[in-house]
Amino acid sequence: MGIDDESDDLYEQVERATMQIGWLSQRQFMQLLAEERFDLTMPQYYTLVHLAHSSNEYKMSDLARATHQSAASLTGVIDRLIDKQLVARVRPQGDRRQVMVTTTDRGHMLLAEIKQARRDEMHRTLHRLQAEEVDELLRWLDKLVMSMTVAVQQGKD
Amino acid sequence: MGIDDESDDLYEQVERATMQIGWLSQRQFMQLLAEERFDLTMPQYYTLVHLAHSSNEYKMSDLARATHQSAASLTGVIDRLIDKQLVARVRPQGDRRQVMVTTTDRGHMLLAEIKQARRDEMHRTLHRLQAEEVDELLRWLDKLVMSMTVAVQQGKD
DNA sequence: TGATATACTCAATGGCATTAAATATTAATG
DNA sequence: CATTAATATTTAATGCCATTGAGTATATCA
Repeated sequence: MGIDDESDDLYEQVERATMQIGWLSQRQFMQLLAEERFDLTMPQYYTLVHLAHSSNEYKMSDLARATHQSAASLTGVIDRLIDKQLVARVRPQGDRRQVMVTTTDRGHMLLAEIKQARRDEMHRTLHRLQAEEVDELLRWLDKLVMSMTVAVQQGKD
Repeated sequence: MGIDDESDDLYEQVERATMQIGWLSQRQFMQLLAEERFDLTMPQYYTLVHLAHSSNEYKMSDLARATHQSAASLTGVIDRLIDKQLVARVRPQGDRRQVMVTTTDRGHMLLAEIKQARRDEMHRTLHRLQAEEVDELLRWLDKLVMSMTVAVQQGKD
């Protein structure tokens, strides 16, 4: 399956870099989210963001798929977000097996605060790069994200 | 603290991309590590890699710092790695408060297998990109990793 | 109606995070 | 030298979340 040694080495380096980005960004962001004014975990935040970015309601199963969590895990995450009054559960009149979830105003407001804090942090992180460099970096990251999204989906067979 | 709206937007996009990379790569890699032949968690793997890459022994406190874990967490991680006979604890004759850890042969062998599996996976992930593109991607990722490493360290004040 | 599929929750177990307290060893002070 | 303080690590308690399998409710199909 390997192409050649030189190329293998390249892929291995990409692998190591993505893992470090994953690890470091998780740690860095967890530090921020754990602050008293936010008090969120990564899964809670990631779930909340997905929910808020979809204009309206979200089915539990769809949300689980979108955030790459199991439905069972998601139930607990949503429970805790409801305790914090950041989201709300709704029973639709159609298929009554389903459970829909929406973001509350409080949820939207908290997300806005986090976004600002995170933006400031990212400024500090990248302050050595020129704006054009950041732009270029972003293009490559998007490429990687797209490739990874496809791969993760395929890996679920 | 924001420079201007356009630039803010750019940073926000980088932030979102890095988070997705972090999230997706964690999920993707966790799937792999959870396979029966490997049976590791992310912290266990990350710890084992750091240990193996340092030629010899590692002090608990240094290892905790290098892997961005608390010393208390690391104790548990190391316990489980020892159960699996992938690392070993050593008491040095010098300062007897310290505990040193080393990778066993089994640990090195398992890492090699994981590396190969991960490399194959990364090939599948990036198979749509040209080798030159991968090379360019890597350069940008490294830039990001370096910036993030500095930021995480500074954030610990 | 009865069997099956679905959407979700619950319960049990394990790993890891944080915090505070406990233990052991070494270093520093009078 | 005895005390006290500092250092290195572990332990204990609590909470979150992952996985698995079972349980509940509703919908669908034969």
